[in-house]
Amino acid sequence: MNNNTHFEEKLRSAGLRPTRQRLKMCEILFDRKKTFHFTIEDLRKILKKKLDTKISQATIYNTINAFKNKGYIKEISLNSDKTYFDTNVTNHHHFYNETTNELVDFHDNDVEEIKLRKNLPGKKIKSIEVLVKVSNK
Amino acid sequence: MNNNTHFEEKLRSAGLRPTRQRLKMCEILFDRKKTFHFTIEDLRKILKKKLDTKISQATIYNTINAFKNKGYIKEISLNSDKTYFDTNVTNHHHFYNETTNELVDFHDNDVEEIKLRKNLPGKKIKSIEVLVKVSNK
DNA sequence: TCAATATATTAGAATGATTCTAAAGTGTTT
DNA sequence: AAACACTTTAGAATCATTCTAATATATTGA
Repeated sequence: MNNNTHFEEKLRSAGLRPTRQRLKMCEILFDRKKTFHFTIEDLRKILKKKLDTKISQATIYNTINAFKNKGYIKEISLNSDKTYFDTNVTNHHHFYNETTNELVDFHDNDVEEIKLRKNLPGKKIKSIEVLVKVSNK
Repeated sequence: MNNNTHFEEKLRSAGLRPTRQRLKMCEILFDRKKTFHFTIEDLRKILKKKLDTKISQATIYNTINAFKNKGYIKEISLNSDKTYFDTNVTNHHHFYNETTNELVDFHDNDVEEIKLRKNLPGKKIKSIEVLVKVSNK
C-alpha cells in the first residue's frame, strides 16, 4: 500500500473525501519520521514550496479544522497570537521557550505522571497537559 | 490606609502613575476577597457598569498589559479566541470546562507536585502549569 | 503655585488571524 | 453520464488586539 492509498483510507475512514488538497496536506503532516509542531502560517509556506497549484487560505483552515475534529492533529494550549498544532496526538507535555518561541515535546520520562486528587462528578476529562515555560538565562 | 492610597502606592512602586483609570481598574481587580479570571471583554462590561465616565478600549488594553508586565496579573495559557487573565499570580493550575467555557483554579491539594526529571542547562524555568480540559458528560 | 516636561488617555483607524459567503469545481453514487 | 453532495475558492467579513497622533493629565522644579 503506497502512501497515497494509505492517506486515502485514512481520510475515507473519517468520512472525509480524499481530495487533492487533503492528500497533499496529509503528506506534509504525516509522511515523516517525527511528529512536529506548526502554525497555519508554517503550513502555508510549506505548501507554497511543495505545490505547483495554489491552495486557498480557507481550504487550509477548513482542512486543519477537519483534521483536528477527527483527532489527526491537536491544538496546543499556549498563549500566542497564532494557534499551534501538533501532529503528536498522544497525551504529552510541552516546553515553551519564551526567548526563542521554540516549542518542544516532553519525552515520556521527563516528568512523573500527573495525579489528580480530585473527583469530577458529571465531568469527563479530555486532556491533562503540562506547559513548562522557560527562558534563556 | 484606605484602598485608594493603597493602590496608589502599588502603582507608584511599580513606576506607574496612579491615574483615575488605573485606580478604578485596581479596585475592580484587586479589591475583592477571592482572586478571579477575566477576559478584556468581562472587564469592559464591569467597568461600564461601575463607571459614570467611559474608559476607552485602548486604555483597558494598555493598563492590563502594564499590570501583566509588573506581575500584578498573569495570562493563562489556554486555547481560546480571547485571552484570559488571572489575578492569582501564584503558581497554580486550572480546569477548563469546554462545554461551559468555565475556568476554575485547582486548589493546592488537587494535584500532586509536578516533578520534572529533566535538567535544563542554560534555561530558567518561568512557570510550570497544568491545564486539565474537561467537558460535561 | 505655575509653567515645562513626561506620561497617559482617547477615538478611531489599522492589523492580522480566523471564519463566512456563495459561486464554481470535484467526488460519489446510481 | 446525470444527479447529488461535498469541497474549494477568492474575497469579504469579523473580531481581538495594537497603533496613531491629538488631547488631557500628572509630575517636577523654579
